[in-house]
Amino acid sequence: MPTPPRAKPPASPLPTVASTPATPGADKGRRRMQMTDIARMAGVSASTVSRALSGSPLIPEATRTRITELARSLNYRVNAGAASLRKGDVQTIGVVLLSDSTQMISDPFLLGILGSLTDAVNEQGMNLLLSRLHEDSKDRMRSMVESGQVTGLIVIGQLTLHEHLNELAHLGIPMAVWGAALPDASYPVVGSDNRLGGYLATRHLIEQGCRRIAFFGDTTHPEAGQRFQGHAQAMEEAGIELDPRLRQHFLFGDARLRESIDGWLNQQLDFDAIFACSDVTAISLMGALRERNIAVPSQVRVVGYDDILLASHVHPPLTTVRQPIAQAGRALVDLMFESVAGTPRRNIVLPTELIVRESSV
Amino acid sequence: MPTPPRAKPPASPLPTVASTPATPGADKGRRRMQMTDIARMAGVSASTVSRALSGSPLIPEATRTRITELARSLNYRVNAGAASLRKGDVQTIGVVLLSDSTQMISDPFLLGILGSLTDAVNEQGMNLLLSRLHEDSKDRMRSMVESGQVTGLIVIGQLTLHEHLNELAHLGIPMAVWGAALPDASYPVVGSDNRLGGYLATRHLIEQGCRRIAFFGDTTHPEAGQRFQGHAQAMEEAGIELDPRLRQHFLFGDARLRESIDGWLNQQLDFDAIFACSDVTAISLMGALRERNIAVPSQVRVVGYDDILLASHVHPPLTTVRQPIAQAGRALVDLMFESVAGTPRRNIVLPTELIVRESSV
DNA sequence: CCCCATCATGCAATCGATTGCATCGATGAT
DNA sequence: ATCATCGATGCAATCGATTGCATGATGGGG
Repeated sequence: MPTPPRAKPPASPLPTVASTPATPGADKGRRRMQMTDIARMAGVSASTVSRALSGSPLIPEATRTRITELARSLNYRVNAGAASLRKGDVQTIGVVLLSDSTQMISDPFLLGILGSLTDAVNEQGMNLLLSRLHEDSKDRMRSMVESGQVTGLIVIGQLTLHEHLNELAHLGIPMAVWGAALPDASYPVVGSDNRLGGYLATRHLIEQGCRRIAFFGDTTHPEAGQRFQGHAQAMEEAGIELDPRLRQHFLFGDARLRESIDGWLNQQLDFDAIFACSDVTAISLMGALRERNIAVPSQVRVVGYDDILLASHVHPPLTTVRQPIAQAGRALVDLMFESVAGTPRRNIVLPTELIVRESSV
Repeated sequence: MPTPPRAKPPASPLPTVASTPATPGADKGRRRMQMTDIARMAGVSASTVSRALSGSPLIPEATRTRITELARSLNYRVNAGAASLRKGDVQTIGVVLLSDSTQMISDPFLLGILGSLTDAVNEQGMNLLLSRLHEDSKDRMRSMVESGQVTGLIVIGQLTLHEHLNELAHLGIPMAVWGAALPDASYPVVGSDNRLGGYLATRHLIEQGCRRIAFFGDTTHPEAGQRFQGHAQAMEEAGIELDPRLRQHFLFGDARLRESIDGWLNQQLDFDAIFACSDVTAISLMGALRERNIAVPSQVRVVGYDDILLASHVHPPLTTVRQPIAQAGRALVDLMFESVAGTPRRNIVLPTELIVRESSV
């Protein structure tokens, strides 16, 4: 016997244990039921069981229900791995959370997208394989697909990986990315209209009479970059000069976020409004302002981005640019499937709107 | 030929395409490399390739590196599914997010645990299969394991599923659960010391001179239930009677959270402090209080639970009971493996401390 | 009453890798 | 020079399911 015998029981048909729904704890070491067992007990071949369970029209109704019942009563489930090996397709989508450092992911918005994705993927009857990678892990992403673990990838956190993602796309790795659509992207992108979002936020602040509007966001990230463009456009339309000192980089979800904010505030620059590229930053900022007895919105108006749950709950409620999280998951999954199918690449721009609350009026 | 021929190329050895790292886009339809291909090109058998790639001592160093190099240069990866089918073990852990309704998960704390889990699982070189289920899906959890998709389960959001989880444990499903350790639990649990947390929070408020302390939390959930016990104990020790009107249920992450809070506040009850079972509730509450011009902490002191990132950033910074998210993932994974190994069941209680900030002093 | 179409089911190859045992050649001891 | 030994590698079975084709049974038409 070439392979280690795995305690295969003698071919005695019809194990005495017919169905033990009420005997918990007693079946620890029992060998896992497999298709041939069901076949034997039903008096048919494995082929028939396979066909019956997968609803093939070759099997008459009566037989099918008999087998299905039997399988259920024995709590049999087809081995997913074996099936997908033979069928040559995987029912799993890889989701990659990209993060700057080894630091934990903490932005509720990104995690919210993940939640939305989970629902969308499950809805398709597929599974979601989650992993968190760092900037340099193009190879890991590639091998997830090429080792047949997943059908394709959904990437959250475009960051500065644009080039790597392009390479992967050229290799024919099916994927979809949450982020900003860059002009030379070869991969499909889902995101809000960042430029519009930045524009709306800034124009709104200008309409409130603000002139010295600070921009908080890391413009090396495509999303923040486009938001800045919108910001700059609104400023230009209003004939306001951009002051580089009012443009500050804070990383999304940086644990030392508050420190950086305090550092900036300590410069005592002259400003009457702030547009922050994430609600977490904005909320944190409002905390810092209150500590210094700077009133929001009367002295400084604040606008955030994302519209996370807490944005409407803090005081004053935060004006923000809403990104419709709930739609994000579905959109990403759709594009991923199109990418698998080889449909021409397209992007999805989610509706982007300014939610005006008290922090800015 | 019994099975649909899958465009297998003629057995011509050494395909001309040796290594095309710089030829993106040109290889769309190429058949996926497999072990026998590598074997043929290396002039050895598949057995040798398999052994070389898995680092078996049977293969001499020289051969191993030769084969490894070749495989890498061709970007070959072993098919994970086939390998785990043959080896009979899966490198995947199932993570289940349980949620009350079909509503999206939004509590940053729970999502944070998920992040922590992702890291812990990846650290072990395993994969994480994520799915979101509703209360009734005991069966789905069972079949994830029994269909061989995952080695075991990690469950986030114990909710009111205690009985179901017990059944699964009795069936021998390896798992670990984030939540509260109930006396008759047959499954391993990781969580903070909820009773202690509730006690510390309440005692602290009493020490600040509060007498009429409201408790916000759904005590049908084991975690909140134990926190309430701690709360009650502290009250009793101080000789303060519990007022049932000061005990209010709000669901974690309920989208209508703010509404419920407003409804409660509208009752104009007499209270001088609030202990909320989640930071999101606490922060939301502080927003509502400020809107009514009730000052925190001078008129009402507030303590939360979780210590999410924003807790320290809002104003006033929130006093809260810290649950060490970063340790949670590792602990859950550890217990899951013990559950697989059949080690006697144990729980892990994470260090639980009160972080005093300005909202309560 | 016979033949052939139709339906139900089984056989055996196959997915891509892993691994116990067999084999073959080289080396060292006698 | 001979044989035992050891190291390197290959053969073929196996993991658990799927599926093209073959086969056997059934029934209707001529």
